[in-house]
Order: sequence, then C-alpha cells, then structure tokens
Amino acid sequence: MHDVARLAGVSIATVSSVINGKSGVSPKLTAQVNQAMATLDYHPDLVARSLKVGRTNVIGMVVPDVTNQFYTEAMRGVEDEARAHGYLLILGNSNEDPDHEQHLLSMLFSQRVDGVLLASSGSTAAYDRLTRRRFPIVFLDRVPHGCTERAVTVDNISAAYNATKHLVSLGHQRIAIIAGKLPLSTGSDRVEGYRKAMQEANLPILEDFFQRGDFSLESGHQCGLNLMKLPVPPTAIFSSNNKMTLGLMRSLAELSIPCPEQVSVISFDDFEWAANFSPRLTTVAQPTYEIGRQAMQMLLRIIHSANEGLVVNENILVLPAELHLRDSTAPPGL
Amino acid sequence: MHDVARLAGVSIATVSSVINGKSGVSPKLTAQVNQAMATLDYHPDLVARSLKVGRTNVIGMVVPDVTNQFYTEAMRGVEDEARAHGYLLILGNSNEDPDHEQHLLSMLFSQRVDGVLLASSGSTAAYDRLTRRRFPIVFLDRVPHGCTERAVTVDNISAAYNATKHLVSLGHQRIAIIAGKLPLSTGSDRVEGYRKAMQEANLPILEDFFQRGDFSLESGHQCGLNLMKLPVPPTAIFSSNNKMTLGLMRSLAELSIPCPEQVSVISFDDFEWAANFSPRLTTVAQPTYEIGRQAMQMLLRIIHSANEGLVVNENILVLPAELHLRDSTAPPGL
DNA sequence: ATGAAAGCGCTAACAA
DNA sequence: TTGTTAGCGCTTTCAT
Repeated sequence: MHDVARLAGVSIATVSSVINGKSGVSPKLTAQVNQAMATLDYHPDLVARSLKVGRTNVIGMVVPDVTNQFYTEAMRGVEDEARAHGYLLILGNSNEDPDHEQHLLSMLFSQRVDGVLLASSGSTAAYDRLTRRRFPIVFLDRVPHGCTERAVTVDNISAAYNATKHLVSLGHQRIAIIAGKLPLSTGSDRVEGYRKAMQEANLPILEDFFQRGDFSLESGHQCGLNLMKLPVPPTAIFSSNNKMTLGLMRSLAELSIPCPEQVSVISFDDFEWAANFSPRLTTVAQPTYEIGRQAMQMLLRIIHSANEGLVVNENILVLPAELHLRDSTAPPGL
Repeated sequence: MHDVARLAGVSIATVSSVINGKSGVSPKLTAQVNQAMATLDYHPDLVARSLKVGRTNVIGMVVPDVTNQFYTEAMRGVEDEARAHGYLLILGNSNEDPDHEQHLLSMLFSQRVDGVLLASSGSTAAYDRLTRRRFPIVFLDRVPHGCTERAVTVDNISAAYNATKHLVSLGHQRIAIIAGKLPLSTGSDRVEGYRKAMQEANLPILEDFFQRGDFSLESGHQCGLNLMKLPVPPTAIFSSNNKMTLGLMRSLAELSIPCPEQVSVISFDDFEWAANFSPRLTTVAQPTYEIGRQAMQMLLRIIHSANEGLVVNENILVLPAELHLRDSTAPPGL
C-alpha cells in the first residue's frame, strides 16, 4: 500500500479512499492510484482490513456431506446470493461428525466470519451456544430440536406423508421405511409423515419394516439387504434420502430383485440422474437451490439488523416439496 | 484476550504462550489460563494472528463445478490432508466462468491464503500470474497449456485411448465422441486418445461424429440429440465426462434408444450410481479422492519449502485411471 | 517463568 | 481535497 502510494505520488490514506470507493478523491489521483495498483499487481490485505473494521465479509457454511448433491446445489444458491451482496463463502464439511462440526464452527468463529449457515450433524450444542451469543446463524435442511426460528427447510412431515400415501394408493400394504438419523429433524419428521400415512390407512408398522439408517449410502445398502432378505419382504420401500436410496438400489441389484416389479421404491431427494436411468425413480423433490438462496437472504437480514443493533425475529421458512412420479413405483407385484 | 489474562491473573503474553503451546509456562498458570478461556468461551482472533505472523493457515480451492461429484470427492481428499496438517480449506466455485475464476483467485489472494488448489476454467492468465509470482499453487485435473510442473492429473490420453480401443475391440466402427472444452487439457487430451485409437484401427473420424460439448449436462444432451438424429447414427459413443454422459443418457431416453442394444456408451468419470441403475455404465474411473490428497500434499511441500526460502521442483504427478467394464457397452447391434 | 511494548497493514477521525 | 495518526488483537523480542 505504501508502494502504491509512493508510485502514485499520494498518501496511503488516499489509496485507501480509492480502494473503498470513497467520494472526495479527484479523478486524476484516482486514475493514478488505480494505475499504480495495476502495475504493482497489488491486492488489498483483507485480513488487515478485517482486523480494523471488525467485519470480514465472509460467511461460513457447514454441511454434513459435501459429496451429496443436495448440499452442493443448496450451496450454489447460497453462493449466488452471497456474491450478489459482496460476501465470500467458506465451505466446511463435517462428514456427519458432530465433533468435527464443533471444530469447524469454532474455526469459523475464530476466523471471524460474519455469519454461519449450518446443516447440523446433530450437536444441539452448536444451537445453544450460538443462539445464546446471538451470533448470526441460519439453519438449513436440518432444524435443531427446540429451534423455532432462523431456519429454512421443507415440510418433511407432509412430504413423507404424501410419498407414503402414494404407495398406499397404489395398493401396497407391506410398506417399509429406511429412516435417517432419528435425532435430526429430517430423520424424525420423515418417519412421522410415514407413520401418519400408515395409520390413516390402518396399516401396521412392522418392526422389521422399520429400518434405521444414518443417511449414508452404506446404511441404505445394509437396510436394503435386511429388508429384502426377510421371510416376507415389503412390496414397497420409502427411503429417507438420496444416498440411502443409492445403497438400496445397490442391494436390489445384488439380490437381482426387479424394481418396480417386485418392490416399489420412492425416495426423498431428487437428483440429476433419477430420471435418466432405469428404473426412473419416483422421488420427493426439494427446492435445493432455493433453500440455499432463501437461507442466505435470511442470514443477510440478520447480519444487517445486528449491525444496526436490533434483533429481528426470523421465523422458520418452510418451502414446498414436490412428488415426482416416475417408474420405480407401481402396484404391488402379482 | 485481555479479559482472559485478567481473569487468570496473568499478562496477555502468557495467555498467548498458552494458546500457542509454547514451553515455559508453569502448569499452574496454564491451567488457570485454560480455565479462564473456557469460562469466557474465548476464541482466539485468527485474523489478528494472521496479520501478525503473515500466515493464515488457510488454503483455497477453486473448482469449476461444485455439483460435480468428481470435484467434491477430490475435495474430500484435499480436506483430509489439509486438516491433518492444521490447514483450513476455503472452497470457491467458478461455475466454468474464467472471469469469475479470476475474481475468486484475486479474492483468495487478498484473503492471504497460504496456497491455492486450482481446477481451472480456462484462463491461462491465472497460471502466468501466479507462477511468475511464485505463489504456492497446484493445478489439479486440468493442467494449463505450457505447464510442466505443480499439477496432479490422470493420463487422459491413455485413458481415452483405452476406452476407445475397448469400443473398437467390441467390433464398433461408427464411434462418436462427445468432446469437452478443447482449450482445457482434459478436453483435448481425451480427444487425442480417441483419435489415436481410431487411427490405429484405421477408422475414419467423421465430422458429424465429433461433437463438441463443454462438460455440462446440457451440452451432453444436445450432442446426444445431434448424434442420434443423424441419418446414419453412431453405434458407440465416448463421452468425455460424467455430466455430459448424464445429458447423453437423457437424450437416449427421450429418443427411446436402448443402450447398449442400439448404441454403446462409455463415459469418462465413475460415479456412485453408475453401477446400480440400468444400464450399468462402462466408465473410465479416476482416483478422485487420491487426486485431491496428492495435490494437497504437493501444495504442502511447496508451501513449506517456500517458507524456508527455497524453490522446490514438483513435477506433474500422473495417476492411473481404470476402465470399469459394465453393461452399457456391447458389440454393435444387429 | 513472566510481563512490557513494538508493530503486522489497514481504516477513519481529524487536521491542514 | 489530501495527509497524519491512533489503534484493531495478536505475537514476539527483550527485560525482568
């Protein structure tokens, strides 16, 4: 900065003014300064600036599985919105590990990010600490228990209810579920929707048909094997997320069980390939990009109002999910 | 920090020593300080520290498409390696836009990241500037033209050659290619491997069979339509990456063209679902996680040697790719 | 073994 | 309109 000032023949304060687009610098000097910055290939030191102004213009996002397209698409929404408002995005991957999630959050906190977007791996500790401190945070996808604000998600209960009902309406009676992590809202709510639809149809929920996974491909695979090796296997399966569906389909392939002829499959989460391979999957599609965009918008509102010293109340934003009917669901086999 | 010092009854220098694990602080004081930090929920200000020490312990990674699993899996490799060495990872998504890539790099530079991992969207400007400055950078996947070091990738030419040869050995003669962005090494090298195999088999490369995509799903879809609507369509197609393959499969589905009965498909990049849906895709599998891990290791070596003031020579690391034979390739239809 | 003080690169309040 | 200067929170010599 010194060098730039010297080369442009001005003081460093003038350079600073030019960088920050402050009014009150003559066009001539502005040009000189810009010229000098270009020739020196000068990049302002944002860490020094951040130290001074107390803001970093960086927001952090922590997701449980970066290889899951659901989160990367949400991230694109976050990113577009963040960029439009001059924020940089830092992404952290907790790998579904609450301890690592804590570590990442602590790291982001130390990095003095201006706000955090969190799809939690489970620790409600994060929720308690951050909200107590009134730190700008928005939860997405997974809403911590007891959290009644600052979150964006879909109506998981209704969505799972509708999915299960679709299975019922096709005539299925032996309907199994591959559940996700039950301590998470996305895990338990989807189970609840399933239960509701089953009860409404007066269908029993057999213990064997309630398979507990953890949202990972491997767990979906294992649950699929458990289910289809049963003496009386289900004729339809509701899978609680995309990764587990992948595992489920793998198990069906291994056991040479045709879908939907022998077993129908409906999956939470839609994905690029669901419609182009066989069987074309019936899915519950979430508005992934929009979830990210809305979450970032909410976070921006919180940050801005915090800057003004006031506390806004942002309720949970619930976006609609859509049922995409395709070929993996059909009336029970004969 | 002041508060912590006061609460622990020591000076801030002592607090600093404890935080950084410096020897020479009595166990008693250490305990007092740790206690104070815990009760105050104190998080060291990394931006102040960075300003002081001139390092951030942050490394930046820029990829052209975060929704592409190839990059997220590579990112997991990078992340594991980075974490193991005390580095935090910042991820940027250039969306295949060279201008935005420039912007992100400039941003990372201003954030004073200690190093950068780049899968470039095309601008060789980045290569020129960063290497001239001797800034620690490692390219992955896509190697800029003229770059002969500091990169990790697979042998794209051989891999594409082997893939095409597999098609030839099945008896195909009308073999088309959906190429990626030709200015990128991954685009041109895969074409070169294809050419080589075709020439070796004395097969002509028809102009219509050379479809130029841009690595996006949409381009793959369009190229697929172009190809299969030809008066004399190909009997086999080599697709240069996973996203374009998705688009290609969509076009086949739309045109109700069975694969592999009417057309064989072989795809660069393997993915979770390639083996579990029908048709099970024959692919060229890259060691994605390992690419990320090795790239990060190389970057660490460069950073560390730069810290010691020396310039180390890191050649391009070429990892092997594997052909996964599955059901989407078969002898030409009858 | 512990503390006092200088300074990292920048911004902002104030002076000229 | 432009320049001078204090200080953001930390680390690190150098005294003690």
